[in-house]
Amino acid sequence: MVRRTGDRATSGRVRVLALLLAEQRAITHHEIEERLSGGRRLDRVTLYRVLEWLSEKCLVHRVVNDDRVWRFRANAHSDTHQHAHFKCTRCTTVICLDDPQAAYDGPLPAGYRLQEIELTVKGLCAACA
Amino acid sequence: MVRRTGDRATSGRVRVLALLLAEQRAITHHEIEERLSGGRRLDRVTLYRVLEWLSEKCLVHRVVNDDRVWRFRANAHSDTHQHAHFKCTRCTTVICLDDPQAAYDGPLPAGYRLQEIELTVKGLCAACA
DNA sequence: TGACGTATTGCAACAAAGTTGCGTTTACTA
DNA sequence: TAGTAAACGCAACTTTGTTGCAATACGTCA
Repeated sequence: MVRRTGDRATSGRVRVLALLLAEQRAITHHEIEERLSGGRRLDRVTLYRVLEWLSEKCLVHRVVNDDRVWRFRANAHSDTHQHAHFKCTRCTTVICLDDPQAAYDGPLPAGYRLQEIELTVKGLCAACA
Repeated sequence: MVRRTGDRATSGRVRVLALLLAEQRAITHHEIEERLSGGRRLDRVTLYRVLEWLSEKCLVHRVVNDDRVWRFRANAHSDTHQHAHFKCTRCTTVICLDDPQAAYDGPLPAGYRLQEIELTVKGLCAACA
C-alpha cells in the first residue's frame, strides 16, 4: 500500500500503517508511539510526519475528539467523505460506525458550498455504560 | 441570565456572555480576548474559567474545529443536545445551522448508550467559495 | 552488488492552547 | 458596612504539535 503511492516505503510508514490496520478504532499519536516501543523507537516528530503523510495519501483519516487530540484510523474501504463516529464521553475512545446514515437535508446559507458531512454520536461505550 | 444561575454575577461573566450573545457565530478564546481589550482587560486564565463556567451552566456551548481550538457560542434557544455546525475548511469559521436535521438511525454496538448527536457539515463559506 | 543523490529521519528548540497553585480582590449576605 | 467565600490575576507548568537543520537510509542506476 505504501509503495503504491509512488513515495518511499520507509520502515516507519510501514510499521505505523500496519499497526493502524490491525487496530479496530481510531487511536492517538500517543497510543501509536507506545505500541511502537518494541523494535526501534520512532521519533515523536517523525511519527507526526508519518501520520501527516499517511493522511495526505488517504491511507488514514483523522478525527478530533472533544479532548482536542487527533486520532488516526486506517482507511480500509475507499473513502466516501462521509464519516460517522462514536465518541465515548467518559473514556474518550473513538470508534467508527460502519454504516454511516449521515445526511443533511436542511438548507445551507446562500453561497455556502458543501464538501463533506461528519456525524458524531456521543454517549457511553459498553465498558463505561 | 448570569444571576439566574445562583452564582455570582461578575463583570467578566457578564461581559463575555454579552459579547457571545451579540455574535452570530462560534468564536475562539483568542477572538473573545481581543474583543474585550476595550475596558479592563480580562486575564487569559480568568477567561478560560469564565468560559468553562458558562458552558457548565449551559449558557454557552463549545465546538472543536479541525484546528483543535475550542470555539464558543451563546445558547439562545434551549439546548436540545442536538447540534448541527458548518465548518469552513478554508478560513475555519464555524457557524451553527439553526434547523438541525441531525438524526442517527443506524445501529450502535451492543451496550453502547447514545447521549447526543452532532452533525458537522464541512465545506466553503460564502466568502471562501 | 555498490555508490550516489534526494527523501526521510532524529534532535533540539519553539509555539500555541490550556491547566494548576496560590495569594489578592470582589460580590453578595447579614 | 463588615465579613467571607467565590472569583480573579499572576507565574509557572503541561500537552500537543511544528520548524530548522544536520545525519541517515531508500531506491536507482552503473
